[in-house]
Amino acid sequence: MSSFDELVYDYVKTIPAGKVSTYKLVAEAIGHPGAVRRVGTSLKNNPTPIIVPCHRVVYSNGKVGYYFGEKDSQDKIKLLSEEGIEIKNGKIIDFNKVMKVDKI
DNA sequence: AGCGCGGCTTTTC
DNA sequence: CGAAAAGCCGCGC
Repeated sequence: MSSFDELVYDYVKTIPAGKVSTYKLVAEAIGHPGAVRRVGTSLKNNPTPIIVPCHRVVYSNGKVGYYFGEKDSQDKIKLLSEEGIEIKNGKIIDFNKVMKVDKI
């Protein structure tokens, strides 16, 4: 219980619609500040893509990053834009909405 | 017990 | 501003 992946899913599940977080923040929030790479891997292993809004997790530099093994996935971009996050050239514009997620 | 891998991050040119 | 390289962490085999 409470394995790395579990922590990641648990945290990402708390990300509200219209908001977005970064892999790094997630890693820090779950208590593994340096395992940011691992976070991505966990999200890839995401057993419940619907429950775990892995599309609300993006790069720290504003890039949307990957989604289902696809970089700059239009699905991810579309989903985010539908939720209120504007993306341009695969980069997030509303960085104000980013990193505004409360810690778990 | 050891090695490689991955939806990242940050710095520098 | 855009691209490239190196560093890091936990998990699986």
